[in-house]
Amino acid sequence: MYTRKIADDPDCGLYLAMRVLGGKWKCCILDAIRRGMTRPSEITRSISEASPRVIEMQLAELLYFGMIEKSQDNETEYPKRSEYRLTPLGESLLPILAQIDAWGLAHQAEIQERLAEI
Amino acid sequence: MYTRKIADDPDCGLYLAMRVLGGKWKCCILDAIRRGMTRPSEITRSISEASPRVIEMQLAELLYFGMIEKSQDNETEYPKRSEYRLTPLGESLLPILAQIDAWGLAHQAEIQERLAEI
DNA sequence: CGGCATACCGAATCTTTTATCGGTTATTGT
DNA sequence: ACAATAACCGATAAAAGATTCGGTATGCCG
Repeated sequence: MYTRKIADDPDCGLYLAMRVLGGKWKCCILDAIRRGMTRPSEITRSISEASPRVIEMQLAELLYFGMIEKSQDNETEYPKRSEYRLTPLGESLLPILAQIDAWGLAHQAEIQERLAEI
Repeated sequence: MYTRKIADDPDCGLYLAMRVLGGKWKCCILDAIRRGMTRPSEITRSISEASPRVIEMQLAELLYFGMIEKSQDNETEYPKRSEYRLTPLGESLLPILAQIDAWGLAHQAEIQERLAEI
């Protein structure tokens, strides 16, 4: 987990939400879990563009913020078979994620056109 | 405008939307414009925690992605009195932004508690 | 036994983003 | 005339974030 050196605390819901969701793959991870991928290896494979280490780190952050929960934390049992699931807090975000996703897809062409020129 | 060295193009609406919206203050800027602040100086003052330079840069990016439009681009006229307004594309995001904002505020206490411990 | 898989963590390195500072241009106020 | 304001831009410093690589622990399969 990264730690920031610069403080910031605006009472802006957008800002707060972005602090929780703002990571290269956090939304995609939540979406993968929603689609039924509970195990880390599954999630990692489903987002093959991302480096596995980032998935690990972002899973840890989502866990820290209470968006997901981890079962099978039994350290002595092998093979480790962790499973991540959405908490009520995480679930409460699903309708919004669905809308963001729909918006992104609806404007995919325009966005990618712009991204291509950067 | 920064240019990335690492390519990425997943057909994931969430990812695309985050590329457009993912910036420390982009959502807040859109919200400020929605609330009626059209001039750069107003926007900057309304988000006093942010550095003015970042607001400028993120305004430029929102403009680039067609989320906002700029009037008074007359370079020879002084004092410059630019005004930024939401485009239809930007407006189409407002309902979603409102929901994200509401979510962030609804969970403000939990989120800030976590942020404080980082 | 050797190699593979799972689930992690730590650290070095590199990229991306944000912050800081100074400069430009021209009008308005004192 | 001088300071202030507005709306920028460019360069550089600093911070945040992502990637890469290697290591841990253990069980399974041939």
